[in-house]
Amino acid sequence: MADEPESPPDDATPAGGLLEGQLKTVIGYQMAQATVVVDRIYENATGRETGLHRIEYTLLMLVRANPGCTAASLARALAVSTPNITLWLERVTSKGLIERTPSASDRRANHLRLTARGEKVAQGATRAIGEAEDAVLARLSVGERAILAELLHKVGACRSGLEAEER
Amino acid sequence: MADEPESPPDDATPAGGLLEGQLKTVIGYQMAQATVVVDRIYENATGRETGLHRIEYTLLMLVRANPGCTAASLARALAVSTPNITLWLERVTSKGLIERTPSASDRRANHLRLTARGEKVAQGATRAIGEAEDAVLARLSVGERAILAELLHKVGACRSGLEAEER
DNA sequence: TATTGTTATACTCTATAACTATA
DNA sequence: TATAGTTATAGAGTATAACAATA
Repeated sequence: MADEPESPPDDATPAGGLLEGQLKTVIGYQMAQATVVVDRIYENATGRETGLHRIEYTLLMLVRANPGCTAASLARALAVSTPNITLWLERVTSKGLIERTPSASDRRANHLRLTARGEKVAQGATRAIGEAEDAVLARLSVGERAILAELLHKVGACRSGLEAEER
Repeated sequence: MADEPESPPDDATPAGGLLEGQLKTVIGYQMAQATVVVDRIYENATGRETGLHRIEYTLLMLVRANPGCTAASLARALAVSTPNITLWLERVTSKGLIERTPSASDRRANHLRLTARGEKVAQGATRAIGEAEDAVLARLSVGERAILAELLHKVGACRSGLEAEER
């Protein structure tokens, strides 16, 4: 086997041209690079077509899995400020995808639910995203993608430890 | 073993309180949640102390691994616009961490290199980040973290396919 | 014609502060 | 006192457009 000067080194930067060096093992850096790809997958798969921001899609899906949840719980889940959630919810409700109903037990709070249209949009987007991830992330086997999701989930779960530390 | 009603379900949102539902297997969502943790690790480990933005740190490390590289190559590597790179390079050069020297062969371009101080800062930050990732991501074994970095690298490498598709 | 790099500009997202209403 | 939600406001980061110099 002669060496192949044309094939990029395995610590090359995604766009090629540069080497990653020590960054190869820095999770934060690899995450940022992977995010570039994954964000584009979202945009190509459904974002551009539906005009739905990544965050709006996530809101739909979280409300779908947690019917009756409140704005405050979504802000905590996504680690964003409450004025920010107010803004995003305003957008998805004005699009007729989520509806707010006043809570009977707590008159400050609103319960959130998908509308029929929101349900349809959420389903369609999820299918499109899944297909696009399948297609673009073809370098990863189905098993590898499952492991990746699992490991990322574990990383996300480390948030509790961090928040304890910061308190 | 009786069931434990207090332990959160395994598809709970990182902050608890909500369920992820179908998002459990959406790589893009899991990535965003993991990013929350990893960004905070960076801030706590070195960002706050050094006043160095995540991107500035990345620039230092890429220039370190690729002495003499140009602004344009960094913009491509990070998938950001050239005016944006100009801004970030202005910051790190004004801090005395990176120096620009005019190219002899191409009078439009500048070659970038770490200063002695930049080298020291890059080293210190990398060590601190590594230790913090070790500490906070303790739910993942050393092996799991290595696999995670590897899989994220593979995802990043899928960018070439995407860019071909968009062309 | 294409590329390197910069300046000018505007937009999007985000947070903090301040507030109302309710618990 | 603390929490749910909103409005007002400002800051940070990003991109596009337009340009100059060079290839």
